[in-house]
Amino acid sequence: MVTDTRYTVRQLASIAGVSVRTLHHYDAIGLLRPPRDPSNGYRRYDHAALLRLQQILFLRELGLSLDAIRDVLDRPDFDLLAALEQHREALRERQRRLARLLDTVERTIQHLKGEIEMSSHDLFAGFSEEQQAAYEEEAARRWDEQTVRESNRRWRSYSDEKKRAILDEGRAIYTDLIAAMPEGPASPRVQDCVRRWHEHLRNFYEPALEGLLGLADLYNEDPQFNATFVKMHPDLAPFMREAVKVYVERLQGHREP
Amino acid sequence: MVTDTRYTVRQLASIAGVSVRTLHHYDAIGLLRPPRDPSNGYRRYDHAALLRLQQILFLRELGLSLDAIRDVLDRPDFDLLAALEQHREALRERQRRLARLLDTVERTIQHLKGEIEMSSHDLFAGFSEEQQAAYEEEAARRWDEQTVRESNRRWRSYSDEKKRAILDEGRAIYTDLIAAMPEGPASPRVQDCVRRWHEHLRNFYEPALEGLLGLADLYNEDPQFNATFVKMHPDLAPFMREAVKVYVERLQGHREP
DNA sequence: CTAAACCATCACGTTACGTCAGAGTCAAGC
DNA sequence: GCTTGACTCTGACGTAACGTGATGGTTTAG
Repeated sequence: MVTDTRYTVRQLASIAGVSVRTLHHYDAIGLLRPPRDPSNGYRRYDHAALLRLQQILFLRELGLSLDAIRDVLDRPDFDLLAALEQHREALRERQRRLARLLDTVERTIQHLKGEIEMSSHDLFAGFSEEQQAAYEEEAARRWDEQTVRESNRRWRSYSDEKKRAILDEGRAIYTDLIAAMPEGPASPRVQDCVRRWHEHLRNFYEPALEGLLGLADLYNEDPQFNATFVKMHPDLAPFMREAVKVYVERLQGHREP
Repeated sequence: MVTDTRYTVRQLASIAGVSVRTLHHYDAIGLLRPPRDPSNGYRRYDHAALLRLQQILFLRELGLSLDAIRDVLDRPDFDLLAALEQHREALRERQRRLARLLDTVERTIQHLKGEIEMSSHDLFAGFSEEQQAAYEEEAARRWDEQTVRESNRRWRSYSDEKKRAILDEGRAIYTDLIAAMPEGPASPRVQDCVRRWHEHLRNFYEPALEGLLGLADLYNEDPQFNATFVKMHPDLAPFMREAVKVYVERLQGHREP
């Protein structure tokens, strides 16, 4: 009395929780080749095939490619451990990359939210007016209403006179900053400009210290912002990053010496 | 005097640090379509194209698909923030998944290292002898030499008599365990078996408490191990997981009440 | 004027299958 | 014996974002 359970494709597929197509595929690439019924060409899987399939799925869960899985299962020297160790490194690298990505995305989101104001008031030179109008309208509708409303309220609370003054001040800061560039990012004149820039931002929202760094980064990384800065001066964006870095470090030094 | 710098594909490609093929591709999918020179059909990129390309690459860096990038750039309602927030969630999910994967891989590696011994002595029922021999030979060559040598030294230090006794004890433990299963995983009889199992493992290496849990998991997850356990009793592997969990919790309770 | 370098358009390869399409096969009910 | 529905088979195309030639026309430096 021999145990000779045989499964059809569909049976094995439902047992293992994969699609029939997947089994066809594994057959086609030589990963799991069942014998055929000579009379009709049907695939007949046996219990050993089920076990092998489970191994395949286990290794696939670990993220190995089907090629690698075939090597692992078919080579008698069974390089599983080495393969896994190599794979672990790849996973770690992907994780590091993901972390960096998330960080950048996160910062971009934060500053995009802050810069609903920023881009429209501080940096509107980079956008056409129609773009600007549509942009703002959409923004007010879509984004976290409290934040936006708070932020907009502050801006709207200013008189037209003051609005104009603020925008003029913004332009003046960048003009002065460019003029002071030859003296170096840590020079008193430049640092005074950065201080004014920091004050200036508070007309729109309350920036955190680290936020300043991220913002300066964004000026360099985001082509839209970067284009605006390049128009003013080709080296302005990287220069600001340096200057803001010095500025923030000094302020943090004061808070926790 | 108009600034009308024009770039050929190769020029733009080298400026932006992408391949010519990539620009062809972006043209083909309508992401970046430059006007053509009517005389020869060459692509002529202008400065605006360069800026747009930089935007594309920035968003690509964030992991957005080219489809999504096209939507972001071509729709005037500029859904970038919403897209990024959605994308952030996807990234977080991928990160969670990666973390789980790494965890499993890590545990598998650890136990595979421990189970160079385990699988050959404790669980060799699941392997053919030739497989076993090749496996061990490879293992000794490939894996961290100190660990393996230490581990092997311990095993070799035993007399043949003791070796046989250890293997017999291993089989006896599982037999007793299966017999005690009806009394439940927390029952004294079962817990005594687990204690014996724990002792038994120390014949091969020095297992950490958490390692026991991972090992019991592996008995369930890895089809090779699982197959061995199913042969002994279909419910043995999941049952052991429960029993080991109780065992470890009680021991930890003693150490830090 | 020629050869190198550059341009163009197909078009197939990559991963791990999904998704039809067309045709043969099997078991069951009438 | 025949129809019907469920199942099987083998192609073959589609996916994302290009890489990698193949083939042929164009520009440019010497």
